[in-house]
Amino acid sequence: MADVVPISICGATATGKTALALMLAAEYGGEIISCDSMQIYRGMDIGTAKPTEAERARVPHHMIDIKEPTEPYSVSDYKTDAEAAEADIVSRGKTPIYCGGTGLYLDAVIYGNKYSDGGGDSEVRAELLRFAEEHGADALYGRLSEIDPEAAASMHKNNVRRVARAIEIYETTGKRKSEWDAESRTGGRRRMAVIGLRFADRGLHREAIRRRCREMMRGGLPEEARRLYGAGALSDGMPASRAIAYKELLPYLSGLETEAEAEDRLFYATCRYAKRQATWFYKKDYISWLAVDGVYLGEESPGALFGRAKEIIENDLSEIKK
RNA sequence: GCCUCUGUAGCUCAGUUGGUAGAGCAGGGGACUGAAAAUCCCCGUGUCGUUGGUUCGAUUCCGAUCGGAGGCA
Repeated sequence: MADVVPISICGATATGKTALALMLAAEYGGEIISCDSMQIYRGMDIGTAKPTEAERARVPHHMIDIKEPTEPYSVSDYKTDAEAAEADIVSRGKTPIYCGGTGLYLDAVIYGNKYSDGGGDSEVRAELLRFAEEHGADALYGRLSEIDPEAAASMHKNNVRRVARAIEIYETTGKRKSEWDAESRTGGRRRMAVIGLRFADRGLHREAIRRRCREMMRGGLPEEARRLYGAGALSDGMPASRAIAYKELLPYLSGLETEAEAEDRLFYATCRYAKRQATWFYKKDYISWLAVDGVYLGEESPGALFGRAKEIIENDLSEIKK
């Protein structure tokens, strides 16, 4: 395992990560590890833009379809499972290629071991959330301020979820979140060649998203949503109910909106998501960026982009070896 | 033809007992270490349809006019 350095393709939605990852897999004899919090779930295919059957037959994929849409899953699960998949790939002499847009998951793989031993107790967390509902976000925040002022200062008091988690960490491990954080960062990051795909022109990116939404709507997304809805997978609180694609279609499925309105809703939600992804990724110093505008416009061939990606990877690899 | 309602931010609308206006959505920016496609924070000047009048002052009152919706004929 010592000499294998994993590759990673990340970036916002609809930038062409899947296509590039497939080409790289062919070039380097790699297998793909999906880095996507929603492709984990079975039955959510069109809405999460999963690689097709054909693509998956061509290159082995991991971390796709491993859970039912009703099962909870989290970063720490991901880190554990992805690392197992990675070890398996390496043991067979192949190169692991991470591919996906869930930045937190990628971070978990790249950085230390915080996630696997940082404590986690959903009961405790639920209790804290109940407390917040009863006494207000300020009261919960007040509790954190006493336990861990440093962590409290780093988050907004209205972000109940994060405030609760910080308290949970202390209650379950006896150590403060701020301490955990400091430790997890001192370990440094692991060796990996990371490429980020992005549109230089925001307007073009929106166009690409628009096109994808239309394709999804025509490609059977409404039926898929109806199926999941019928199976109870989209009820409140279900992990899968958070995905962008299905909840946006609910008004349409119940006859309150037109198909065009549903598509718009999907489009806007996806654009906002893409923005959040961009904000997250853009400040990561481990990413080498590649603009995909040319490929989208047909001015650059996918092969040419692939060439640029390869160059970056070779460069990264040789630098990592030093 | 007459009557009523309506015209305010890109969209849907609120509001000002007369002192030039604010929500939601859309949009922009940001945060993010066990729900992350989640969660959270910050950002609102727009000829208040046009045009006259009353007034110290009108988007707000009155008249006319143009556009939209409905009702009676």
